[in-house]
Amino acid sequence: MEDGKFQNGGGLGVKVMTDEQMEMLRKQISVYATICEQLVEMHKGLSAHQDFAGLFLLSFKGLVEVNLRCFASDLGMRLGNPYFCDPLLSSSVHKIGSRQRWTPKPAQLEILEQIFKQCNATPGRQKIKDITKELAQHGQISETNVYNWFQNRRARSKRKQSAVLPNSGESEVETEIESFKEKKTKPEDSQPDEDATPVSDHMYLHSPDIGIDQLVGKMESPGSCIPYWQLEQYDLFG
Amino acid sequence: MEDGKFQNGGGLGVKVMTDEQMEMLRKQISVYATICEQLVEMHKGLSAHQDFAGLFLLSFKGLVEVNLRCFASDLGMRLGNPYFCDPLLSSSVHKIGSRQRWTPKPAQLEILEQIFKQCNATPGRQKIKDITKELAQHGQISETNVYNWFQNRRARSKRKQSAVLPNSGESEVETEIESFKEKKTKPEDSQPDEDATPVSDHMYLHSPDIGIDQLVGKMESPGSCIPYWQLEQYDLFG
DNA sequence: ACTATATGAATGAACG
DNA sequence: CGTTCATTCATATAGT
Repeated sequence: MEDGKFQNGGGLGVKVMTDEQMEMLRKQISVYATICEQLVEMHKGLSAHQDFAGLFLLSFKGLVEVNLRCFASDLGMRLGNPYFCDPLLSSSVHKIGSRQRWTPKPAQLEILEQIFKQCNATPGRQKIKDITKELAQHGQISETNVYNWFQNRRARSKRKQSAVLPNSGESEVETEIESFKEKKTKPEDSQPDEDATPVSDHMYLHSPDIGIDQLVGKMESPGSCIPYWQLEQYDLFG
Repeated sequence: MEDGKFQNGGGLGVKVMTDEQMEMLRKQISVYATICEQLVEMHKGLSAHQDFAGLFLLSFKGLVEVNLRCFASDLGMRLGNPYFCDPLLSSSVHKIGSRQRWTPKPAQLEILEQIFKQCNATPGRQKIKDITKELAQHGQISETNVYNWFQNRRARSKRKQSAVLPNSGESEVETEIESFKEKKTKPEDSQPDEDATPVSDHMYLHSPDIGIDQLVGKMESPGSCIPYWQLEQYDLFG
């Protein structure tokens, strides 16, 4: 059975957003993050006193309402940098002490990203210490973690960057493509580029490291519009 | 610098988004809306009956959603984006943009397997490029796909083998566990113990939309998603 | 329909 | 630093 594939009719798939709109989105996400967090906290608290459930519930509903309205009406806001924290992760029931790999908390990630933006270079050792300290307030973390994170981040960025650039003057390897095989004008696997019409819908997000800011950052690159999902992590020609 | 990160500081403040990026934002928002919704419902169930498992999954459309839709529509109009109209209710649009995961075509798989046999190691960058080009004739594919494929292939092979080696008897599920228990991992990598609190524990079911348990699991850590600078105004518990 | 398995993708850590 | 490994997540498909 085919999905029908809904060939993206007119939309070539590019939208333009102003800063305000961007901010709005970011804010909204931030608001949601906050709400969710507190709902969870509430949930915890309720474990003991369920009597208050109803009350809190009502309060929350109001809160949500207010928040949404708020953000909806006041668009232009400075809003620091509410990074989106990926809502997914931690799958099955795991034993408490069975964690061996550091998993950055959303808050930590947010901070890290921010720092990374400021200074694309690897922070100095002292800086690392500093950052570590900062992040330690949001969860367990070590300097090694921070260091690794920056290293990885940097390497990845580079890869992605050099991978998307390919566009012109690259014909030597094209020799085979030109043979006009059944290039399947209708790519069923979809995936590669933005022409894949991604108007999906359901909610599943992934990748804790992709945030709005990152998107924006990427998007601001001169005519890059990097799809993220498929940034070649494997560099091509140097 | 090449990143072109002109944060809207002094830039003109116009971004271009691809459909994918747009979609991603929508997803993020939807995710949060869903989370809130389900959390709220969960609390309802908790206060009423302890047996809440699975009741709230597909739940209704709470005011969170209503508000969100309102916002989304608004945004969509501002953006002139026809898609952007209803990130939630459209839970049936599942099929449109399923550019989820690359699925190797049989022909591609065959080639990949063949190459893999020749060289058990991960091919070099150039090699990857070459392979990608080759496979591209059988369907859409990217270098990342190829790279991942080899990586996964290799890892999988290794794991399989090491799992069989210990003839000690695999009746225990420990076969895999032991493979990673003795590592040079830093002793410092420990997860905060706060997540030890089993919040959503019981209700472990798969939601067609999103696993609330997963979400909660991720968020339950203290101070995770909330940008502290904005937290105040949303703080309900003081 | 729900669950279980296979596997593509993401990422922290290690290696050279 | 750049590359590779190991582990985990998420999704697509198969099996009951």
